[in-house]
Amino acid sequence: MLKLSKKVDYGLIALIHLAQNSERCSWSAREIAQPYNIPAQLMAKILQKMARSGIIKSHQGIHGGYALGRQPDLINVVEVIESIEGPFSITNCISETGYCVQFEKCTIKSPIHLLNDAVHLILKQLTLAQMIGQGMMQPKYNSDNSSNNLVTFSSLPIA
Amino acid sequence: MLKLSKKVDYGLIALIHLAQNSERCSWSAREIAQPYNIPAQLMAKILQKMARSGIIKSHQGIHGGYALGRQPDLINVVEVIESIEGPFSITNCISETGYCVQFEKCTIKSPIHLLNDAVHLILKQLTLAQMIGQGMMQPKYNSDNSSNNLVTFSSLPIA
DNA sequence: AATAAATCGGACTAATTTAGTCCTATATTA
DNA sequence: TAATATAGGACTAAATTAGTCCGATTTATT
Repeated sequence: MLKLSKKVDYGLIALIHLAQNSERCSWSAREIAQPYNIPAQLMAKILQKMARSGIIKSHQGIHGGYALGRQPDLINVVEVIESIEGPFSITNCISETGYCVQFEKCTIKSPIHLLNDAVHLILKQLTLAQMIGQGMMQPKYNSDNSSNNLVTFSSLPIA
Repeated sequence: MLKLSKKVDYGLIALIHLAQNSERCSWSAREIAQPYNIPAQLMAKILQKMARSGIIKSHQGIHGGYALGRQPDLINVVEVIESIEGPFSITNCISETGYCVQFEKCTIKSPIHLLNDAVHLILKQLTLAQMIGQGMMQPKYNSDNSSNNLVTFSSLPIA
């Protein structure tokens, strides 16, 4: 149910590592993975994908490794997800090439699209810079008093 | 990646069906499932779960079936998800009883919590009434011009 | 009272997705 | 030329999701 995959978690951890340790301009997959108990080969795969999309840059060879490809404020979470897992969508029927048996009579297409766009926007607006800036702060969101909150579903522009 | 499960899709379709056909106060699982090509037994399971949480009410027996348990504006998407799949969370380390190898050194706990709360809020603010109201309208969200948009990640209150 | 059609709910299997490994090739530097 | 990286495809294992089966109970109708 709407879970972030471990690969994306690992990708974000790697990016934060690179951002917070930018004095060294080359970190190997193994070096990034080790302190967080992440399998090194899996981390390597994830880094390769992020490198292909330009989020990070790689160099090969004996002292090769990875560094950020852009400023932390120019890297957002949607990009990270999409570089690792392909096009973002909250449901299969939005970006899917495949066939959905419910499609013709489906009554939730429109609301699901709205949800998709709302979640997409939130992910797009969260940058690596913000994630670092937050550090270890705990969010204190009072879910029983949502009327005071600026983020509302209905504020999403609907045609 | 952050996908809504088919069960939740089916649950939402069922709720919209009940809301839009409330002149009849009892629809069986089979009757609800059939027009949307959803397996009837699976739909039955989903309806049972929503009934247990009070979103819909059931009555047994030969002319038994289901009806909404509340007004459509008092039913939101988080409730539906949670009734079908248990406590909502965008990641395993938030509500998990299990163990996460990264936990101690994890650098993304705080940002992920924020994301979790933001998505939770969006889902909570989308009601069945809104989903019906939208009908078949297409959302036209311009993702290249997000600065004009009221929904911002940074507007989420952080302690 | 018997029957038919429904919910209830646990146990199970099948299918799909996610996580992780293995192996070979290539690049780079000492 | 040897050591240590990335690149990337193929594969296996694990976990989750989707769907089925079955026996029990409830209730309206005949």
